[in-house]
Amino acid sequence: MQVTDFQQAFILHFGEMGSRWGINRTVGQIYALLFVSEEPLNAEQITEALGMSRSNVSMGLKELQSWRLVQRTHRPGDRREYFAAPEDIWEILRILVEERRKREIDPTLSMLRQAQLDKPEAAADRYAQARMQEMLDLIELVTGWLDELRQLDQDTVLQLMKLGGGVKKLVAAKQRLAGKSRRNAKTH
Amino acid sequence: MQVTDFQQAFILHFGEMGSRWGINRTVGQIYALLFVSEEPLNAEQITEALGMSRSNVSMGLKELQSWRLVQRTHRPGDRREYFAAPEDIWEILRILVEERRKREIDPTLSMLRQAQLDKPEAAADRYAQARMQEMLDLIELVTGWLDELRQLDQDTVLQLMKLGGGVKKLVAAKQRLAGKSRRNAKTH
DNA sequence: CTATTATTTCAATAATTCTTGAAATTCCAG
DNA sequence: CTGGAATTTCAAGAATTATTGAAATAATAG
Repeated sequence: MQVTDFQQAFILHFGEMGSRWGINRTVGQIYALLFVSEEPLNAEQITEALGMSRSNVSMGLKELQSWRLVQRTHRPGDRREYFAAPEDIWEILRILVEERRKREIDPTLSMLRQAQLDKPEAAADRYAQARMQEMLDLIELVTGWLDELRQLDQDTVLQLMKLGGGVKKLVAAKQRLAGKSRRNAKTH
Repeated sequence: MQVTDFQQAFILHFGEMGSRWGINRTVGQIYALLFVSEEPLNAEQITEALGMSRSNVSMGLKELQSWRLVQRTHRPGDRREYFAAPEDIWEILRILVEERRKREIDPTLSMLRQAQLDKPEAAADRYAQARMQEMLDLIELVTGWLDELRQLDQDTVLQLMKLGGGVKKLVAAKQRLAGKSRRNAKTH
C-alpha cells in the first residue's frame, strides 16, 4: 500500500499538527491515513504506507484506540486486525470533545472542587479560593452545557449553530415568557 | 514572595496539566500563580515564589504574553514590569478559545480549503477529498458558530447555556415560524 | 552621560518524549 | 498440541523540548 500525493499532503499536515494537538507525529499520521481511506487497513499496510516501524504503528494504534478514534474490524478468512476511523464525522467530534475533556479538564475540576472544601484563614488564600471558585463555576457551566448539547439530536444542534447570533432573539423571547409566567405564578 | 500551601496545590496542578494543554510546566505554574494573586507580580517575585531560574520566568512570561494571557502593568516609581492574569474569567476563556483556534485549527482549515481546489482523478483521491470536505464543513460550522457566540453579550450566552437541552424547544418553535413564513411567502 | 538595575538572549546540558529492532507473547490454522 | 503468523512489549538510542547560568542588551535614575 502506498499513499497518493493528494493523501500525503493531508497525512503530513496531521503529523505536523499532532504536536500542537497533544499527540505525536506518528499518531497523527496514522489517524489521517485511516480517515481518508475508504477501506479499513491492517497494521502492515499502515507501516508500508507511512514508512515507519511496525512497533511504532502498533503503539500508535493502541493510543488511537484509547482515544476511541479507531474501530477494529476483521475480514473473513484473515486473522489480521483492520482499523478504520469512524464514518460519522459528528461522532468523531463528540468523541474528541469527550476524551479531551476527560484528560484535560476533569482532573482540574476535581482539584478545584477539593480546594473549595478548605476554609482558608489568610487573605491571600481567601482570594485564591475565590478565583478558583470562579474558574470552577465557569468550567462547570461550559462542560455542563456541552453535556446537554451532546444529548440533543444532531439536527437540533445543526439548526442551533446555523442560527448563529440569531439565538439572541430566541433567548430574549424565552426570557420574556419566563418572566411573565413567573409573575403570573406569584400573583395568582 | 513565597506561596502558601493552599496556592501551591493549584500551582503544582497547573504545572502538571501543562503538558496536556500544550504548554510546559513552567508556563503553567507562572500562569497559575498570577491567576490566584490579587496583585500583579514582577519577574523577581515569580522567580522566588516558584523556585525556577530568572531566565525561565522571562521566557515563560514571553510565551504567556504571546497567548495574551497576561497583562503588563507598572507601579509608580518602580521601573520593573508587573504581570497579572486578566481579572474577567470570561475574557480569559474567550482568549483561550481564540488563541487555540489560531494555533490548532486555522492551519488545518487552510490545508483543507487548499485540498478542495484540486480535481483528483483516482477513486481513492476522490474519496479522500470528500472526507476532507466533510471535515472542512464541520470545522467551519463550529468555528463560525463560536465566532457568533463570541460577539454575543455575555448575558445572552449565559442564558443560552443555562437553558441547556431546553434549547431544543426554542429551535423547534423557530423552525415552525420559519416554515410558516416561507409557506406564506410562496403562496402570496 | 554613566552606573546600576532590569530584562532578554543564547549556548550548554538536563529532562522528556519518540522511534526502533529484537525478543516475548498471543493467536489460530492445521 | 504445534508452528508460524500477528501483535505487543521493552530497553536502547535518537530526537525534541525544557531549563539554566552567563553574557548581552535595554532602560533609567542620578
